[in-house]
Amino acid sequence: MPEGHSVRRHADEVRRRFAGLPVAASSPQGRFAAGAALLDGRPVSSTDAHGKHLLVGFGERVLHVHLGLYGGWTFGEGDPPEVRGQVRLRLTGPGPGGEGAWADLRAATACEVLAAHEVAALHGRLGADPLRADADPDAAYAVVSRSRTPLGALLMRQDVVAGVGNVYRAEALFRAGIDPHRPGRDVGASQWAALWDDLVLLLRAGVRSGRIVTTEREDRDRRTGPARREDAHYVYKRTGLPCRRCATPVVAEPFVARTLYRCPTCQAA
DNA sequence: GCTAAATGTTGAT
DNA sequence: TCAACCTTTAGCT
Repeated sequence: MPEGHSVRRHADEVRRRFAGLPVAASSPQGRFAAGAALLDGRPVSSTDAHGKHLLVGFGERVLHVHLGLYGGWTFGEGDPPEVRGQVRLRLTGPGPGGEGAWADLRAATACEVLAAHEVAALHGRLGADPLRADADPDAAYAVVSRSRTPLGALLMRQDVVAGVGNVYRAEALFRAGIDPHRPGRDVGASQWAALWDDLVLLLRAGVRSGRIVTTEREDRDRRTGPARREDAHYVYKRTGLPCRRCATPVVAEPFVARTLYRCPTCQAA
């Protein structure tokens, strides 16, 4: 259940456990048996994340994983646990300290081995990733500023902005005070720049904490430590609850096959 | 304990 | 526009 921040964390987890060391790859479930055989015994040479796509290099062969809605990784040290459920891919290795390391992948939408030109094609069809140094927010704005499509839909398009999902969309638009229905062409350049900067800030915070927390500290309880779970968002999954800024009930509506959350006052047209 | 929904995308209709 | 993917969790009873 990832947006871009968790995929970056997965890349970091894989690198930390397996980089430079020979890895045993298998598919206990069987569905990725042929792919796992191609990787088995090779060392991990690189890890990368672009939007919600994870890329793990095994020499010239690259493992590509997209988790979809309910795929997930489980990582651990020592001996791997007994397989339960559908494990598409299991990686095991000596671990950085020789204590053993393992990773299980379940329920992914995409789990495949790519060649270099296919990796290049993947990068080519993905848009600006707020977590990547090579991101080009101007290219994203070139699309946005020419489009009649609502900004709330454009932000979900991975070929425009890569890594943003339903939570970051709702929260970033609330923080910007923008109605998700506003056409892209009606978003000003400075407004886009501010929105982009905020996405960079929010996703980086998500990489650090492993959670999506978008509320400002002063909006949360004055206790120390992380935000309580129910304090983490301004509008996402807060249907009917009072807006944290103006107390207007948060509304939810179906939008581009997802649920869109917003405050009708703070994000007025 | 059961059901519905979920941080997503693809491919069929 | 909708089903499929196939797991976890929130919210009921």
